[in-house]
Amino acid sequence: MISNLQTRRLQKYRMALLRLKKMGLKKTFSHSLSDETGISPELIRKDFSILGIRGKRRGGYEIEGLLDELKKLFGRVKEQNVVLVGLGNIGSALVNYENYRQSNMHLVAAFDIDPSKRQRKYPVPVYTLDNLREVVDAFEVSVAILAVPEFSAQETANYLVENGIRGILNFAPVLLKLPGHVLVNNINVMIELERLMFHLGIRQNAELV
Amino acid sequence: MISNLQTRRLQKYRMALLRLKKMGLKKTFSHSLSDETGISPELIRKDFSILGIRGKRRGGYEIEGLLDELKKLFGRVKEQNVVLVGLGNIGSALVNYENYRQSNMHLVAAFDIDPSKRQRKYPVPVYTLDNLREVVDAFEVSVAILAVPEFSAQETANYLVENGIRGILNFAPVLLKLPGHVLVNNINVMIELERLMFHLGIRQNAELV
DNA sequence: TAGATTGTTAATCGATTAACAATC
DNA sequence: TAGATTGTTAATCGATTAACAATC
Repeated sequence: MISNLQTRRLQKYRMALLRLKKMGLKKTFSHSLSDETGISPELIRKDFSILGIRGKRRGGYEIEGLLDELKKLFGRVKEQNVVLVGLGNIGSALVNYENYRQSNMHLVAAFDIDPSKRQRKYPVPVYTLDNLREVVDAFEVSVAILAVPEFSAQETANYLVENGIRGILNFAPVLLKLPGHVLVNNINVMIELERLMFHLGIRQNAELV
Repeated sequence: MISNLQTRRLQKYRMALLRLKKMGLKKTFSHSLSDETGISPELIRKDFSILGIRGKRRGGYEIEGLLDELKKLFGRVKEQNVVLVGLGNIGSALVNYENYRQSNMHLVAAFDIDPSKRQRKYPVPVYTLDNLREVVDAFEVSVAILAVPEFSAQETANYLVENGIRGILNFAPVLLKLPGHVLVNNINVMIELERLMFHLGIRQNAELV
């Protein structure tokens, strides 16, 4: 059983390891990874140990081996298809994003209620939501990126779930209420900025920190 | 002392409360907020209790009062100015974002190495990074949104810190190494999608969940 | 009053750190 | 060998839940 906290750490390790690999290194140590990630060496060793990843006493860990193990966890066998819903500011940015491939994902379609969006040149086909089911079935999509305005987010999310979506990356500033089997991951720029300022002590009641 | 976990919960309460207020409600109960947020009623009461927020036994909590207390924590006395660095896909989306005001923030300027970006019509002035210090000083900026490409993210972040930035909302897929006093908050779409898929069980070793 | 809800204390659970033996 | 590093067990710390008295 891997907790959400541990998952986040594993993702950090992977980013750090990819960087070290790119720098030409072949092996690394728990304290080096600690430098890279800010996670304590003990916790790093414990995480690896739980996953059954062995290092060499005195010799550290092989970067390639670690990456293989992490890939077994995060890398999917099949390329996973995702869809994007909402072509406003953020949606348009995400449709032009080029990093899907390297995470073994593929953005197969975008959706918008405004049919005029179909005119513009986007790197993926654009439909209205009427075609969602079709696309979900054809491409076995289970994850959607939701980037519609606040007022229509809940309604659109319901519609996504009704049509087979099980995971939503939600950019709308709304707490979505959905059936328990649906996983939602919120990305909210304002909330992140607010928390950053809060922890910087930029506020009235500084003594509460 | 308020932990990061607790801060996140408080932000969720605020979102839920704003929604309930908009629906015309005047008071609420720990179990209603639990329905909205997915956080247990006991923990909600404990959080409020720690902040010194009192409800009425049997009568619940006043929404307006709760929002006032949360505003004392998250709402800043002065409007906080932020800057945006990098006008690529995501940067361009964020510069057109309209939600800063309602979080009592103000995006005062954007920066890009490419001077041709200055031509385009953006709602804020666009400079090259040479002007950063000037803007930081003039507008007392301590937080920056970093949306530059991966390869220049570390270098740009260093430059931001050298010029007075203490908090960075980082959209580049890089683990930034910065002095301890600098706070970094990462937003990485691919990482979030990967974790979503991981927890949905979309992977090879399903038995490890 | 009876019932519902808060608020607090104690108990539990989970995550991290400390300590240190194993060993390369 | 001596020194460095892993890997594991025990200890600590922190967060959440359970229990229940207080009280509206």
